[in-house]
Amino acid sequence: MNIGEAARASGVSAKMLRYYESIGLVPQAGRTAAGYRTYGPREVDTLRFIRRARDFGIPMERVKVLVGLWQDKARSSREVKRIAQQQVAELDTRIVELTAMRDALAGLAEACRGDSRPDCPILRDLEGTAPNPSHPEAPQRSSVSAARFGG
Amino acid sequence: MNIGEAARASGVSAKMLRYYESIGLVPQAGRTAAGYRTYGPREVDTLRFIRRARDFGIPMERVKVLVGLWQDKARSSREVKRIAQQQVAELDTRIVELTAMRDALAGLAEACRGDSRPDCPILRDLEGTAPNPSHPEAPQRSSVSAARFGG
DNA sequence: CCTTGACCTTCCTACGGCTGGAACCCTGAT
DNA sequence: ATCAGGGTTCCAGCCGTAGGAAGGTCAAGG
Repeated sequence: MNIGEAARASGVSAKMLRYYESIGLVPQAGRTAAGYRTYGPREVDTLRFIRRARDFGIPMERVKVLVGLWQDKARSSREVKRIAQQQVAELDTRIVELTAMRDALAGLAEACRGDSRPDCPILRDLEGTAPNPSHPEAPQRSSVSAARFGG
Repeated sequence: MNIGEAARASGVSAKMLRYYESIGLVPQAGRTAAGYRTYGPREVDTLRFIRRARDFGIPMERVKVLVGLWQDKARSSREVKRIAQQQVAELDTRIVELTAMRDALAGLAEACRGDSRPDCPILRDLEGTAPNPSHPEAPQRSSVSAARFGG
């Protein structure tokens, strides 16, 4: 199997495949005499595993650990469960943050008439008139959340 | 006000301030004879506006439009509302995706005993045994979601 | 044999939204 | 004169992925 076939079989693009190898997420693939990478069903299984883990929103670093555990037939399930639960907790945090943003923004949008007049509570809120003029130079965190998207 | 003072007053770091200027999100600041950037309360208000918009998870491109609308005293509120609603819709999509991931992963974690034995439904699910061996080379999307985090 | 076209190889670039650092200049106080 | 703590520029990196250029390889057909 060359890289294209492995990509189609695993759902991981050839581009990503080379990338995963470069960062050491998967071991270096074998090579033909001409330098083509070669893959077997074993490698494809690993790649499919990785892709599914990524689909769960599990970051690369954690995926790396999981792949190791997965390949270790004698591992205990304790560690795997711990990682999964940690991931669930982080997803929860993220969901709470996004929901707070959503609700705040939706509330503002609802209060906005949305007609040809300039008055708009959305913009008024975003202006965020300083509530404590005694410390005007102190950075103030948003009423919503300090979390940025790209994090 | 120099850049450091403006940063403290607005909650936007000096680094970001220069960055925002470089990408044209804010106009070029005035300069002293020595080349220092200078800011007034007007600019600080704009920066605070931007920071709050970012806290709502609004991406730069949209923030750029909002800043323009905000500074245009004669704008209609229609456009502002539209942008806010679009943002709410995108947040909703994201929340749904993350929630699906969370629930799927939480379900697996619950089914995992988490003891010293190696058996673990989490890993078994991530393996994702191919259901249609007649087309083994067709990429299969996850049962959860095709969405990646970093988008 | 030669061409075609699909594939492979490497390396470089970009994205968004920052953050950090190097190397240097300016300001205000001691 | 010296020093800390600003400021200035530019350059590089993060993450995970996508796109492309330039060139080597493979299998088929004329």
